[in-house]
Amino acid sequence: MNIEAYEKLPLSFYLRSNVVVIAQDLVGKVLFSQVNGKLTAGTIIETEAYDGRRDKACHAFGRRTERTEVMYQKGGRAYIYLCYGIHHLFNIVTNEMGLADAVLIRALEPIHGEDVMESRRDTTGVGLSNGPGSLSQAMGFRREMTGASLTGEEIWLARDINDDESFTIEADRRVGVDYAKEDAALPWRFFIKDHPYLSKRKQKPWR
DNA sequence: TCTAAGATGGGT
DNA sequence: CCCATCTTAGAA
Repeated sequence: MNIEAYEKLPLSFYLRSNVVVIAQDLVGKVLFSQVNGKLTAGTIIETEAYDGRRDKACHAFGRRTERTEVMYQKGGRAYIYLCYGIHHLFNIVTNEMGLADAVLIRALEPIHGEDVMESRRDTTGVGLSNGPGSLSQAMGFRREMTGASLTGEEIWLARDINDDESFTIEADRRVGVDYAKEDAALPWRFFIKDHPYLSKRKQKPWR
């Protein structure tokens, strides 16, 4: 990989006020990690926006607790939490201090360190990173990394200076947030149309 | 204290 | 459909 071809996203990218716009902008960007000296990277294929002020699906909605505190901090840091007692899910905190927004990364296409990802995941192919829990394991993310700066040396994002981003982005409802009632219908999931690394949706048995 | 539910993934 | 696995938030 030619590291010269990537330009790290500046802090200002994360401090913008509209988390839905940021979630769209993140599709096609590249997520890097350097964990235990191992460099891994992947192109972001699928994201979801969570708005702490008007969205019942957001963990920070109506609550400021030990777990959600990082989302209330200034944007540009990681929020990684344990889901179902098993999976570490990676989120990007956005917006200014006090405004608790975040973007969940749901799928990546690996572009560097596939061998490292395979050893962490014990599988190959799309299963390496076609879901939020899978990609976090492939990248070496753990819940203890919550608060890590995304402009630092352990986890960061960049744009490929040679990529014209000529893909088609689709929007649809978010996955697994039915508990948020009417907010579950918000079209705040963004993804590259027909991409092989998209997370799999559990098909409804009656359709 | 107690406990239901959860931004999933892998298997049957 | 079933289950692993354990934290978290809210109730009692």
